[in-house]
Amino acid sequence: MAEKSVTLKASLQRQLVLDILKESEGHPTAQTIFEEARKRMPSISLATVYRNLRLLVKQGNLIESKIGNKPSRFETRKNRHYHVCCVRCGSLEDLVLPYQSVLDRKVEGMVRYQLQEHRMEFFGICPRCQGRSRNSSQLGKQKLHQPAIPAR
Amino acid sequence: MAEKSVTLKASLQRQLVLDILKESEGHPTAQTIFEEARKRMPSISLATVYRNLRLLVKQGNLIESKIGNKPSRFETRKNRHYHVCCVRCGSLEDLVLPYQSVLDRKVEGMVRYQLQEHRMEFFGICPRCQGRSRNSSQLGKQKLHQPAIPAR
DNA sequence: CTAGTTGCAAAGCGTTTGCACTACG
DNA sequence: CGTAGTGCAAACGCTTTGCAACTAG
Repeated sequence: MAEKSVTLKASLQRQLVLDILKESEGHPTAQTIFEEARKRMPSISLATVYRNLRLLVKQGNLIESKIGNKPSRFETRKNRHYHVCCVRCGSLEDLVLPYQSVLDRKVEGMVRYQLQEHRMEFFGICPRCQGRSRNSSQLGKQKLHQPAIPAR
Repeated sequence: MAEKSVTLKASLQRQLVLDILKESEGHPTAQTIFEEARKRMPSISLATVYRNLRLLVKQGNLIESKIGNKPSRFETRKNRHYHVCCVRCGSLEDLVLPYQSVLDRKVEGMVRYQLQEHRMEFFGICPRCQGRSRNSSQLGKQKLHQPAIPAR
């Protein structure tokens, strides 16, 4: 629902991508969505998933969150919200902290930008990763370089 | 100054990268830094610039901001601050809005993460781009797909 | 000496695109 | 029917890496 402005035919693969996102609890990547999609439609291609994700984002049906050099994560558009991101394992979770429109107003008063919105991510160590000792990452190979918050 | 925890020898190229960042007004990309660096040391390689940037970020001397699929932008570590990003041209600017530590405390109360910090970027149209009509991007080719904030 | 560093070229990864074909409206 | 959408494979942009030759400590 809510197709507008753009053309947008209703292809099976587009619907499939959307369905998967709607069912999904978390914030899957294109790759993850692709893997799920091909279970139900083996012929679907990764390119198609990417194309549809991009369209759906452009339309406003989805929101895309890219943290550092990790692959983008997608979710269906709900109310504006923020995310917490684990600097160890990269997992992403929604926060219930309400959108701070005050901040938009403040910033509007300090720059000449035509402000649209802001995005905010909190970084920390998730409960699961807190268990593991400081240095043992989940998969042996942790390269949290970019997204890692300044280590001091 | 402030070498610690890691090994870190003082190579000329590392110093050069750091110097360039210190002199820089804006938020240069690795490529831009590389171009400036090779003016002063023609033999320096892009890989070295990337390697040093990564190290310096890991140490905490630099902070790295990646918005969407655009190349990372770097700056020397100052006080914590936020950025405004133009959704048309991608330019990035510092904001003087003080770090909202209240938010960290709030979030700490709502999740079991070991919180470190948050990052926030404001999106809008910069003064320069406001001049240009809605659809004429600065270089003919605007593909603001990922970083573009949901268009509605 | 020897572990960190460099330049080069090649590889890697996520994402996009050109093309010929298919299918929605 | 015409145009948007698809699958495939190749290309892309940014970043990383293997390697052999250095170099700072």
